[in-house]
Amino acid sequence: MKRKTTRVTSYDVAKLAGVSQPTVSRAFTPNASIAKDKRDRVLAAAKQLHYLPNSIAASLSSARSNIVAVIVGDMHNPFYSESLQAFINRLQATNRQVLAFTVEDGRDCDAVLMQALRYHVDGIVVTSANLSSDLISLSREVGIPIALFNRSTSDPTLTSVRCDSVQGGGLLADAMFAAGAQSYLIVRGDPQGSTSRLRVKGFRDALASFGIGDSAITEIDGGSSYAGSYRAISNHFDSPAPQFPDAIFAVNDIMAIGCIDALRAKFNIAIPGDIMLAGFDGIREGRLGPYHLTTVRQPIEDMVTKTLDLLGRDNQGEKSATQVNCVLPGIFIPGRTVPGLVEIAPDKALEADIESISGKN
Amino acid sequence: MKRKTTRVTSYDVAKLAGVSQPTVSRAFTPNASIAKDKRDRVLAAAKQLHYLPNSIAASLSSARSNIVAVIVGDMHNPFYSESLQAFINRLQATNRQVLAFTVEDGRDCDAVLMQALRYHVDGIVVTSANLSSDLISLSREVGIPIALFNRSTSDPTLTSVRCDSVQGGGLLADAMFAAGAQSYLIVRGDPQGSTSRLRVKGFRDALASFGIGDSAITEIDGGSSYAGSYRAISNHFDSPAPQFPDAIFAVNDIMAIGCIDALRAKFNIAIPGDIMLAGFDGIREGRLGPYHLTTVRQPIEDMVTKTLDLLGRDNQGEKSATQVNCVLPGIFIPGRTVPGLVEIAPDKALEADIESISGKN
DNA sequence: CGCTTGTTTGAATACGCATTCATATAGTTC
DNA sequence: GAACTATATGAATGCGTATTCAAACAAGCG
Repeated sequence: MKRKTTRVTSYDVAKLAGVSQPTVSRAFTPNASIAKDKRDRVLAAAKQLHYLPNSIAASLSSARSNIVAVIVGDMHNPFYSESLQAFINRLQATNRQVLAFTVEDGRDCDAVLMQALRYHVDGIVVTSANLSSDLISLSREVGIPIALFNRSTSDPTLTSVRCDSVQGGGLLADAMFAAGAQSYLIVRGDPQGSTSRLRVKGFRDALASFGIGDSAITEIDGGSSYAGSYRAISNHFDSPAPQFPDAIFAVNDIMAIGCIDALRAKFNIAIPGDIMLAGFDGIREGRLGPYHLTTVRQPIEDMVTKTLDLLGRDNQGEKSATQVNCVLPGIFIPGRTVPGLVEIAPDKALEADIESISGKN
Repeated sequence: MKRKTTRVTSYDVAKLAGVSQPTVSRAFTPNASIAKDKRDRVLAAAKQLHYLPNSIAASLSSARSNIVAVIVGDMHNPFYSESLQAFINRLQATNRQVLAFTVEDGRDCDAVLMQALRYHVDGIVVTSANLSSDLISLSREVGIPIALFNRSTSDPTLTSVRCDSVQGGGLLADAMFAAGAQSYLIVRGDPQGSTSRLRVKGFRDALASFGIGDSAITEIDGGSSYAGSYRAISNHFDSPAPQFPDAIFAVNDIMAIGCIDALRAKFNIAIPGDIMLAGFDGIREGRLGPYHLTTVRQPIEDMVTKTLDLLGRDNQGEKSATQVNCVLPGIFIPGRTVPGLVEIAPDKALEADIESISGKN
């Protein structure tokens, strides 16, 4: 005997409350024109029947789904999983839902983006992934706004929000030069992405302004991952006559951590004793005891807020041509991998670090 | 001049292809009864018009949304963010979408669950969060299956998938006892959750079988987080005459890492030289160079597969009373925080560790 | 050839809500 | 009390697809 799960609809509630279906709809709509007593009556009836408004149906008839798609490229980099987390929190707080997608390393996210478009989401956030221009124009055609997060635009007509890589790179160069570094090793990231390139540019520009010439700077390819930079460092110092720098700049934290692990485990190099080192991003892992990474933190919360803001504005349809490229400054975080930094109240800092990592089962 | 973004519908495609709307629908439905030439004609027309089937509308009329909600309780514990990642990957591979939610620490997830129910998702996965029995019965009423992930059931009628905490705890006790530990310190987790309790039980039971009495075992409360266990360890060893154990068992990896950082930074205690230590979960952070944590890994992939399997089965409606409590065994991972373990090919292991952490920008 | 079985197809409809529009009621003003 | 304005309400309709259902058609068989 299969019980047909007939769902409770707004009509059922309407009947019980002695009103029409639209009235039920209005009772659940903020700022709707409805008398207080009716609303109460409807809500009571709804509660009695365990009525749950069907958001899918609402989406269909109102043409807004209250869903935002977030496409995350590299879930292995904690920065992006932290970002996803921030998006979920922020959207949830504003009564919207997150449709989460991931994209395999390197592969473009067209298929995934297509899925998102099919659900007629209110907007799409793309993080660390490559999208084809076909899909971009398709999304325009369909009227679903896209925003790039921490990704500068190959297509400048796309809305994007990111951290100022050039400025951030400069901050780190400042700190290292001030700490006395005369020779530098740069561990690059993804050669495709502009992020790595800009960070390196900012870093080198600042060094140049201090009179550090190219001959004092070496660059190696770190593959943009923990494993990649671990290997890159290993290869570098295993080579016959390796350059032995005063300072290392890894273009992101997860790579910086890979460098530290390799330097310590394979070459017994002390940090910052033998070599000073810095990363970029401000991920939680960087604040763990063994690292205490000096880095530049991307203002994730602000970036997320800004991204959703732009996405929403686009959505208002006022002028959908309003593409904005928003760049927020990075925040210098003094750690213990660059010597001589005045840590802000060491004890407090540690305490703060501990809290910031947190984690509860 | 506001251009009305009139979307391309199946009717438009039908007209262009010279068929009826249902035929268009069938063209996009696998195994549908449709002639090959018609399907081709429809698909061609669809491509020409940039037609994207509206999944929202499909959900409404077919009563299946192809969306699974995943509610994550503690995003600060990397185990759960890894789990979310695994769910996203798995569901995406089977052409389903993930509606992702987070729940504040400790708060029950009723509000969030309600949101999920409203979207008439095909199923809901709840991870590390407390749900009220009201909501459970509501979900039953609405016919949306719920599965608990890594959470044993207070309500035994709920489907759940978890790792065998008792067995896993036993494995760690085996290893530590074999390494010569005679006295133990246990850092407990969330007193509400059964996970911590069961892991401790398995650990103590095994010790008891080796003749280790209660007098040789101390338990302290680690608050279930990095910060909590860091402080717990600090307080313990700061006390006037602290018990100085041979071994420490932290009920999860993130706590174990907190313990290690505190022991090293504040008490200059070497691991495993002075004290051996183990965690539980198998998170990526545990494999970083400075830790190399000995632990028990939860088989996330299998657990995810199993969870979705059960969720789907429930969905078939055959017998929705088929609640299953699935328990998968944990896998012992020898690390360097318990001495004397035969690491499986040290070089290979390191290499594998490096790869497993990865991360690409 | 008449009949059955099986495959395609289109007309009609359901899905559950939001929205438009016209009507009805209450509230104001002179 | 007439003439308005503001507010509440319900009837009707639309959103874009999947799913009956019955009709049309082809094929197989005695």
